[in-house]
Amino acid sequence: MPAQLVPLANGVSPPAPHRAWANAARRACASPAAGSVVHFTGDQSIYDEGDDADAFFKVAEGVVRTCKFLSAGRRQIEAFHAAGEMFGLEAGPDHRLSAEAVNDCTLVSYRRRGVDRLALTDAVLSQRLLSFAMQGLSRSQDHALLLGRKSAMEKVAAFLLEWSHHSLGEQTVTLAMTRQDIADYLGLTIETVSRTLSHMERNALIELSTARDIRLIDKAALSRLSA
Amino acid sequence: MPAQLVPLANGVSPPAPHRAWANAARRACASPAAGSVVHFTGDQSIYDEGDDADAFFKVAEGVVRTCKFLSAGRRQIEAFHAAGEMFGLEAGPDHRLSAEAVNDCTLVSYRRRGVDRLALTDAVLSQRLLSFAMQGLSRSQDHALLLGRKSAMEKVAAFLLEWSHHSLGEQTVTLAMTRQDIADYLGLTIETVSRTLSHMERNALIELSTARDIRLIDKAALSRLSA
DNA sequence: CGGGATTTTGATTCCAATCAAGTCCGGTGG
DNA sequence: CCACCGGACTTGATTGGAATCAAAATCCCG
Repeated sequence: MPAQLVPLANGVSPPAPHRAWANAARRACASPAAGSVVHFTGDQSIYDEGDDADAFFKVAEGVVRTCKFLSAGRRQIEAFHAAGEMFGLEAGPDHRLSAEAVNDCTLVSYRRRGVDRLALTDAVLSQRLLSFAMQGLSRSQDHALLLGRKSAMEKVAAFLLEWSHHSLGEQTVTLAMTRQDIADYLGLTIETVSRTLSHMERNALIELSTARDIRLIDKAALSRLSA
Repeated sequence: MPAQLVPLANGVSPPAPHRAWANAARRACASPAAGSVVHFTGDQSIYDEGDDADAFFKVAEGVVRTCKFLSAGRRQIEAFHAAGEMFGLEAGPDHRLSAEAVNDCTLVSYRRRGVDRLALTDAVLSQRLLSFAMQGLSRSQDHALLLGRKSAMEKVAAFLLEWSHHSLGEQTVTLAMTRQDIADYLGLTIETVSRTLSHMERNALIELSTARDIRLIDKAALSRLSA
C-alpha cells in the first residue's frame, strides 16, 4: 500500500482526520512538499533535543509538547501544539527542543531538505515559512513575559484563556495534558497549579467538572487576572 | 548631503563605525535593501509595542533592549541587541515589543516593505530572513527555560557568560546596562541581582572592578552554575 | 471492586521580593 | 581641587508566595 501523501497546506485550518497508517509510511514520500502520516501514543518521544532535524511536523490530531530539560529533572515546556499547528522546523542542523506526544496523536511529517530546496524557488512557500517562524517567536516572547513577570494566579488564568481557543465550545476547556505538564509550561509546581485552580473554583471563576474538564464561568474576570 | 546608504550585510560581523549623520537621514534611502543611519541616546525609545512596524534595525554601535510591559510597571526584557544584531522585524503589521536604547547607539534602519518585496524574488535574502527569525526563536526559547526553571544564581551566571561573548577580552565583561535592566531580563529584582553578584565575588567566581566591569575569574565554575 | 496514577489538600520551609537604610561613585559647580 | 548632589548600587531585616514535604482523596482502567 502506498503511503498517503499530504500536501503542505496553506493555512492552519484543522485538517481532515486521518486513519492509522503504518509507521513505515514515514519518509516514504516522493514529493518534497508532501508529508507522510505518522502516529504516536501518549508520552511517546517524537524527537529529542540534539537529534538530526531532518523532518518537521504538523499536528493532525492530538496534542504535542515541545520542551527542554535541565539538571535535576527540571523541565520547561516551551509550547503545546494542537491540530493544525506545525513544530520541529529548525534553522540549524538539529532539533533545539524535544518533542513528545501529550496524548495519542496523528502527525504529518515533512522532510526538511525537500522543503529547504523548494523554498529556494517558491517565494510563497518562503513567505509562509518566515511567517511561521515569526509567529513562533511572538508566542515564545509572550511566554517569556509570563514566565518572568507573572504570578501563579496570572499564569494559570492566562493558560486557561489560551486553551479555551482550542476547545470546541469556548465555555468548557478540555485539557489534554496533566497538571505536571501545565506546571512545566508555566514554570510552577503541580501543587501550585492545583491550588490555584481550586482557589479559582472557590471564587466562582471556574468549575472543575472533572480535573481535565474546566468550565470557565467568568472569562472577563480571568482575563483581568491574566494581565 | 545625501544620506549614507548601508547595504543589508551578509553576516552579523560588527560593521565599521559610523559617524553622526543627521536623524533626517532616516527613510531617505532609495534602494529597498539599503538602510539609513540613525542615532539614539541612552534610554530613548526607538519604537513602542503596537507601533507600525514599517522599519527594522541593525545595531552598529551601542546596545538596544527589546521589552514588554505589564501592569504595575512590571517589565520583561526579551533581549539585548549588541553591534551586528538585527531587531524589530515583524510578521504582522506592528511591533510586538518595545525597543529602547540602553546607551547611546547608532543603528541602521531598513524599510520593511522594501525588504518584503525584495524577498519575493531574492531566495538568498529569504533564507537569511528565515534564519534570522529562527535564531531569534531559539534564543527566546533558551530564555524561557532560564526564566521558568533556573534559580537566581543560575540566571546571573548564565547572563554573565552570555555577555562575555560581547566583550573584547572574554575575561572582563563590560556591562552597558543597569542592574534594573539585568533584573528585568532575568525575571528578578535589582536587589537579588546585586546580592547574587556579591555572593559570586565572595566565592571568588568574579571580581567587581566597578559595578559595570566584571572580571570572570572562574568561568568553568560559572558554567557549572549556569545549568 | 482494587490498585496505581493523578490530583487535591495540608504543614512547613525557603528563596527571592519587599521594605529600608546605607554606600559608592560620576558629574557639576563653587 | 574638592565638596556636594543625585542616581546607581549594595547591604540588611523582614515578609511573602511558591516550593517542598507529606498525606489523603479521587479518578481511571482493568
